[in-house]
Amino acid sequence: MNRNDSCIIRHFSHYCALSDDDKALLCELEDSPQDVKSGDVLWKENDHASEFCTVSRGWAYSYRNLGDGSRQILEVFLPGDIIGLREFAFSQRLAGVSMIDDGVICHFPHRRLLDIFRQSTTLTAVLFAISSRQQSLLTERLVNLARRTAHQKLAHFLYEMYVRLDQTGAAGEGKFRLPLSQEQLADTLGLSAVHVSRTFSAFREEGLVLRERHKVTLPDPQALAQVAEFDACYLNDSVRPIFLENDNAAMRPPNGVSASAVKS
Amino acid sequence: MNRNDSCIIRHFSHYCALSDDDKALLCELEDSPQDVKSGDVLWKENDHASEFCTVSRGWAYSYRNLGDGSRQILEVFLPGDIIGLREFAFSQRLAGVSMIDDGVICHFPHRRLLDIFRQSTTLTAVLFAISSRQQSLLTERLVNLARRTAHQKLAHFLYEMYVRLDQTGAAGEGKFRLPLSQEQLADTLGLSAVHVSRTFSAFREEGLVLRERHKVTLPDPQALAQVAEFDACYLNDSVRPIFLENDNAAMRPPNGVSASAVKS
DNA sequence: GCGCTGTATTAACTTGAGTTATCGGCGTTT
DNA sequence: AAACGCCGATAACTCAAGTTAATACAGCGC
Repeated sequence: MNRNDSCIIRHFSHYCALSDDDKALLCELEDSPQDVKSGDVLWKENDHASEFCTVSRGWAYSYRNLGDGSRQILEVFLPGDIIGLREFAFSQRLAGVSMIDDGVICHFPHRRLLDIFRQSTTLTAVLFAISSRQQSLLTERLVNLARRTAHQKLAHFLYEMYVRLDQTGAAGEGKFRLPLSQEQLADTLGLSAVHVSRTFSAFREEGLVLRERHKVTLPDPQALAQVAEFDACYLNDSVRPIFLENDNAAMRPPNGVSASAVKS
Repeated sequence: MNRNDSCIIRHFSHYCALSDDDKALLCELEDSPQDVKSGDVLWKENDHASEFCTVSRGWAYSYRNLGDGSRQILEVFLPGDIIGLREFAFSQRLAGVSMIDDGVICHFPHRRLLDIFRQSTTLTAVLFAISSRQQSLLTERLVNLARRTAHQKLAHFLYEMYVRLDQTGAAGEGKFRLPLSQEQLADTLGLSAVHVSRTFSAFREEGLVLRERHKVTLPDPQALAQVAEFDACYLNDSVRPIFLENDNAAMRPPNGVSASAVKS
């Protein structure tokens, strides 16, 4: 994997500057890329867990199947994301993972994380930061699922995807590609597919969201953020420089990509 | 803080054996204990974040206030838990934290975590494991909130608390103390307080749960687990020995406390 | 062209949980 | 012991979202 088009290095670099040694360590996480097709299952719940994956291309999601046949999608992974961090403490998978899209996935064993812990405090801190950021995405989704209406849930999800894609340059001008079906959206938002359709229809009439096939257009992203009571704090993902051993300028303001926030 | 009654050391020891150096490092996290009263706010959303807390005694919870005046409780912390891990990557608090109970709290700065990263791979791995375990609790709550009925939500929460308390010896024979009000339960489960009351009444009639004041009795814990479709995988919290540098017996089965699982 | 399958739309009906309101019990204060 | 406030129980009513079902439409293989 070429150091300059490694998604992982790009992703880690959002958090802080990396030394060449650090980059070399990270590169090893993108050995053995594997082509995968839309719908492919990377692993199922309760499978033995001994490796992580990085997404090089394509989208993936993690999910839980429930007793009554329904399904809950937990996370949506984009290129550069690490899958399976949550299972570090477990020997079994707690959630299945499946591809939304065709893509490229790289595997690396849990052990490799220990090597990183031993060899680079900087990367350890960044990994910890990435893990806490994933957790904050989860927390935000939890609040969303527990306390908001269907309109707000969908608005929030769409705006969150818009911001995340915008941070990686994959969205612009209120337009982006969203390869999820309405059923997958429903499973993400804890709604029925029928109600997702109804909600899209309502948004279309209000001129808030236009969706055709897998293209979404937000004529007025800020208006959508208002509906969702969106507060982008949880997406601001720079590690404060004070944490990094080779950085003496304590409390220098972060210079990473910052999401445009709408405070409610 | 005496090494033998440190909650933190007890908590970390669940994951793996610790060297004396490791214990000394951990002890420093329980400097400066502070007495706190029920209802005390440790911090609010958007406060500046630069320290973690450990709970020595008492219960605490993290919460988010929403635009419409409602509130979502995210996590319930018990003695031995670390509060604020999620905010490692952020300079602001993403959630408020407040005491349920009178208790004792110890503060330590974010920096201290970096010291640990530098000085002990074992503790780094355990911290990572603790963080992933917290995340798995959150995930489970998310599934619960998104996809289950009020009966299942409450049953699941009660049974989860029962297992967690049992692991620390604070529950036995299907009885435990639950210092949360019905309103706090409602805010945890994304329900109204009225409906929590209704659900308790139903459980009482079915003989599933008896609650008076802050004492809960589960006449038949397994029956409750059935109702909740409870799968205790996510609570089994031993770090597999393969991860620990000073452990050569790879794949030795974990010997930690294990929750009695009910597979659906 | 045809039929197949998966995906989306819309309508009619049902239901689980929210809302509002009233009332009783218990603990605390004065 | 009277007064207050908090918490919990129950009932009546409302409403958001689920369910079922009918229909449409696109992509795909043949």
